[in-house]
Amino acid sequence: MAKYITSFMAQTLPVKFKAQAAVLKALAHPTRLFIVDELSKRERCVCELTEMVGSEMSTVSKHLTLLKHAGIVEDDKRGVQVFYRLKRPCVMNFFKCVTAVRKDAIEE
Amino acid sequence: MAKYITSFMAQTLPVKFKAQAAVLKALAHPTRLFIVDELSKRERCVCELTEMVGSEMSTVSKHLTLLKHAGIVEDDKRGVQVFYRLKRPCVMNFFKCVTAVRKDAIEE
DNA sequence: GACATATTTAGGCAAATGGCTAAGTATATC
DNA sequence: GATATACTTAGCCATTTGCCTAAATATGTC
Repeated sequence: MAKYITSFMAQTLPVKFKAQAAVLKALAHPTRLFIVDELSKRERCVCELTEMVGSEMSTVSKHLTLLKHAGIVEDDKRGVQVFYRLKRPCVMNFFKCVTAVRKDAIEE
Repeated sequence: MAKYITSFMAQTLPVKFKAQAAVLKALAHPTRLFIVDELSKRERCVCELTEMVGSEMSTVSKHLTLLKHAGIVEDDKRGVQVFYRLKRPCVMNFFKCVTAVRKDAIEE
């Protein structure tokens, strides 16, 4: 079943939903959510975030690169340090709802 | 570095962020976003969604189970069919922002 | 009870993820 | 230009994802 052009989605929809999924995927990790939460308060350099997160700097750096590619954060270098900040503070808006959803899920 | 109890996050924060990440992770897939979008219009049985998505029914069923565990959809059986619907329509709220973020990312 | 339809579950496999160590790059200091 | 610090990239490995096929379950019909 569904071997050829059975569905209309296979052609038309992925563009929109793939793009959205990419952003959500970038956020869908505890460490990255923590980082985003921190950056919503103020910008931070990689070394500060590394200290707070408690993983290797290379790991934190990868998370930041991923968030950057998703368009969620931006960075600039000052001396030896690289500072990251939220590019779209509105990202924070939907966490309330996310939490609400989660509460329901846990109740079950 | 960061070998022992270096960070405060390692102990305290994961609980909150893990829960949020779980919800985002459940949504972070094009097919599941499509399904959620469809269900925001009206409830659907698995066979309808299967037809629209264009994957095997077993695959769609798995996606639905995943969404259900995340607390995003709920279902009930009527005869041979199982109907799914959104449990938290507010899930739809943050897609506008997600899209905004994405637009930025693509611009680069 | 045999049979068809709708759905889920199990098992397998290729690809993606997330972590680490180690090596490379860039900037500032001596 | 040697050295130290901050960061990124590469390579490796274990785990997770996502899809498929095949088998199991459940419900309704003959």
